[in-house]
Amino acid sequence: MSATGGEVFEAVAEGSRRVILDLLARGPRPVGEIVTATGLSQPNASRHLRILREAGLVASRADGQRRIYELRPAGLAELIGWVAPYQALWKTSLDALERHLDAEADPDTEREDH
Amino acid sequence: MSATGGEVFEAVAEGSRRVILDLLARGPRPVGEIVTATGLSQPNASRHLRILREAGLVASRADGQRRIYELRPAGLAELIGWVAPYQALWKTSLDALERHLDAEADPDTEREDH
DNA sequence: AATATATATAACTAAATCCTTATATAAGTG
DNA sequence: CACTTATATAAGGATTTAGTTATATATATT
Repeated sequence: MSATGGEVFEAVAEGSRRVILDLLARGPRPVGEIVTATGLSQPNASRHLRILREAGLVASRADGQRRIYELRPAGLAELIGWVAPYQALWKTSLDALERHLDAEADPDTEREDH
Repeated sequence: MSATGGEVFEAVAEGSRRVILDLLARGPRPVGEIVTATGLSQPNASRHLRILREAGLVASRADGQRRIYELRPAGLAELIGWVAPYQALWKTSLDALERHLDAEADPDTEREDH
C-alpha cells in the first residue's frame, strides 16, 4: 500500500512526474490526455505513471479501453511529514517561501480552480 | 545561489542526504561529526554535502581545519512551494498525514528542541 | 471476424548516480 | 620543518534511470 522507504521522494524527484501530478491535481485524466498535455511519448508516460502508482501517488481505474489516472494526495504523507519541521523552521526565520510563491503566482499554473 | 530547476528535489531524493539534513536541523556540525553520525565514508559524506550545498540546502564556513555545515531552511522553498497545494488538497479530504505524523512521533527524532 | 484505438510491457542504449580507493590541500601540533 | 588531522577532489567501477523503438494485450468499431 503505502510506500516503504523514500520511494515517494524518488518518484517526485523527476520533473516530468511532478508535471503529471500537477496535471492530475486538476482532476483525473486518461493516459492519452496526459501524453498530449506533457509531450511525453506514450510508453514513457506509462512508465512514469507506473512509478507514481507504485509510490502510491496515483491510482488508475479502467474505463473501457482507457485507464483513468487520478491523484492520491495521501501518498504524499511521507514527503509532507518530512518537510513539516523545516517548514516550521523557516516560517520563524525567513519569508523566502512567500517570495517564492509570489514568483510562482501565475494564473495558468493554478491547481484545483474550485 | 538558489537552485534553478528541480535541483532541490533531486538533492532530497537521496536517503543519506535527508539524514544529513535532519542532523543539521538540530544544529551546525563539522564534517567529522556528520561522518560518524551517519556512518558514511568521509569522501561520500563530502560529496553529499557538496550536492546539498549546490542545491542551496546547506552552507559551510571554515573553523580552523574544520568545515562547519549548517542548514539553510530557505533552500527548501521550491519543495515546500510545490507541496503546499497538495497539502491543502488532502487536509480537506484525508487525515492520513496526521496518522503518519503520529507514527513518527519519536522523541529521539525531534529536531530543534528550542 | 477484421481493423483500429488505448495502454502496457520488453529490449535496448545512453547518461546519470552512488560508492570506493587513492590522492591533494590546508590547517594544527611537536 | 616533519607529522598528523580534517576535508575535498579525482578516477574508476557498478548500478540505476530515463528515454527510445518494437511488440503485446485488451477493448471498441465496422
